Amino acid sequence: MIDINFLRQNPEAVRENIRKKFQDHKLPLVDEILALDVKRRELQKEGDECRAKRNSLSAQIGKLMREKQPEAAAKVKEEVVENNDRIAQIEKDSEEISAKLKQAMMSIPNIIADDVPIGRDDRENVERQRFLEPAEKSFEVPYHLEILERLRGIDLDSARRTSGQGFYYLTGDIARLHSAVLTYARDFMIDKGFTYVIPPFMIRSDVVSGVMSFEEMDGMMYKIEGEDLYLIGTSEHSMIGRFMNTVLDAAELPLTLTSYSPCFRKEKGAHGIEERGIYRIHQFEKQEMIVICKPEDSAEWFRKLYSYTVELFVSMQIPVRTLECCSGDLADLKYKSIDVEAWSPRQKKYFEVGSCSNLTDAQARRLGIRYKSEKGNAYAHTLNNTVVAPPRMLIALLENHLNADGSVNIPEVLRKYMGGKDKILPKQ
RNA sequence: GCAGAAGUACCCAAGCGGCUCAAGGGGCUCCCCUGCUAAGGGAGUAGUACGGGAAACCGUAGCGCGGGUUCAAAUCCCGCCUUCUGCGCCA
Repeated sequence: MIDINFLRQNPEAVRENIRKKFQDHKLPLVDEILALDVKRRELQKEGDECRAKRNSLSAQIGKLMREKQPEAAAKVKEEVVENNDRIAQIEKDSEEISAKLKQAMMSIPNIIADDVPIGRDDRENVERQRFLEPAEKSFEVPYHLEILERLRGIDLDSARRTSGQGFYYLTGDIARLHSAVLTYARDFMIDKGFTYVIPPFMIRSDVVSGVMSFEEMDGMMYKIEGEDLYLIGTSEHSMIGRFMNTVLDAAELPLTLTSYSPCFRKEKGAHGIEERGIYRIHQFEKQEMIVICKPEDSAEWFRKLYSYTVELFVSMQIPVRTLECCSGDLADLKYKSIDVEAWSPRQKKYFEVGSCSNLTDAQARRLGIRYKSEKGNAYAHTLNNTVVAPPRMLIALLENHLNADGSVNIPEVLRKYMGGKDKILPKQ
C-alpha cells in the first residue's frame, strides 16, 4: 500500500506508475481515491465536531445531576440524543467510505524502481547476469523423477495413497541430501551475520489477512478445521507477522533474519500441481531471508540478498542466472524483484529457484511495521528472499551433478552434512 | 483441555458510571541548591494515529482486542486474545 499523502500530492506520478505496469484499467482509481479522500476528511471533521459537542453536553448533564436539577438535565439529554443520531449516520457513512478507500488503495501498485525494465509479462523479464558456465553433458539427462527413482530416493505412489497428489516421500540419501542442503544453507546465512529463526508454522487469520489478499489466501492457504489457524505458505508469513503493529528501535535495525519452515500451498492457481515430479507441490521446505531496515539502506540490502543466493548456488557448482522482473510481472506490493534461476541440463534452460524482493514501505505500511526515527515514527522497509527451497532445488542439483552411470556427485560443501559421502549411487 | 486471578502510559500502580479530557510514585528531561559524592527542592513528561490550522495551537480517538448498554463507559454486559497460578494431558 502506498502513502495516501504521496498520492494526494503526486497523482500524476501514481498514474504514470500504473501505466508502466500496464494496468490502465486502474487509472480511474486515482481520481476515485482523491474524491473519497476529500469526502472522508469532511466526514471526520463533522464527526469530530459532533463528538466534541456530545462530550461537552454530557459533562453538562453530569454537572446538572450533581446540582440536583433533573429537569434541566433531561432537556440537555434530548439534545444529545438528537446529536447522537447524526453521529451514527456519520459513522456509518465514514465506515463505508473508509472501506472503499482502503480497497482502492490496496489496488494501487507500489511505485516501482526507476531501473525496473518496462514489460507486460514474464516473457519480457530481463536477464542480468550469469554465473558458472553450464557443463555440456555427453548423455541425455532424464526427467528428475527418473533420476530420483534410480537413486531410490522417492516414493510418490505411497504419498498419493496417504496424502494425494502433490506430496512425496523422500528416502535414504536423497532425504539426507535434502536436509543437508537446508542445514548448509542455514549455516551459510548464519555466517553472513543473519539470525536463525524457527517461526510458528501456523498463523491466525488476522495475520494471514495482513500479509495477503483474500484471493491469494483462497488460492494458497490451508485452514485448520475448527480453529482460527492456517498453515503457512512460507515462513515470510509468520516472520513478517511477528512485527505487525510494532515500533522498532532505530538501533535494532537492520534486522537480518534467516528462517526455516515447511511451506504448505494449495497451488490452486493457473498451473496447479504437476502430475509427475516435485516441481510444484503442496508441501516443501524453505530457508528464507528477511530484512527489515531503514529506507535509505534497502537498495543496498536488496543487492546483497540476491547475491547471497547466487553465492550459495555457485558454492554447490550449480550454474545460475539472475533475471529481473519487468514492470508488468512485478507483484503490486513490490518495488523491485530479481529471480535467481538455476540451469537445467535436461531442458537446456534456466528455471526459478528463488525470488528476491524489495517491498520498500508498502508491506510495512499495510502491517504497521515502524521504527523510531529522528523525525518521529516512520515506516521501515522490508525485503525477503529465498535462500534455498528443496525439494525443487534438488532438481537443479541432481541434473547438474548427474554422471553417465546414473550416480550423482555431492558438492564438496555438502559432504560434511552427508557423513563424508561424495556420491550417491544408483540401484544396480 | 479445565478452574481461578489478572491485563491502565517507559515501569509500578489508584480509579470500578459523571467531581479523572486517568490520581500517585519510580524513571527520564530541564532548572535550583551543593567543594565532590550521597541526598534535597522546583518545573515538565501520553506516546501514537487521524483531522483542522501559515503557525501557536485546537479537536477526535485511545485504559489488552472487538462488539453492546447508556445522555455519558477504564468503570456495567457479551465474545475473543494474552499472562500468571493450580489440576489434567503430553514430547
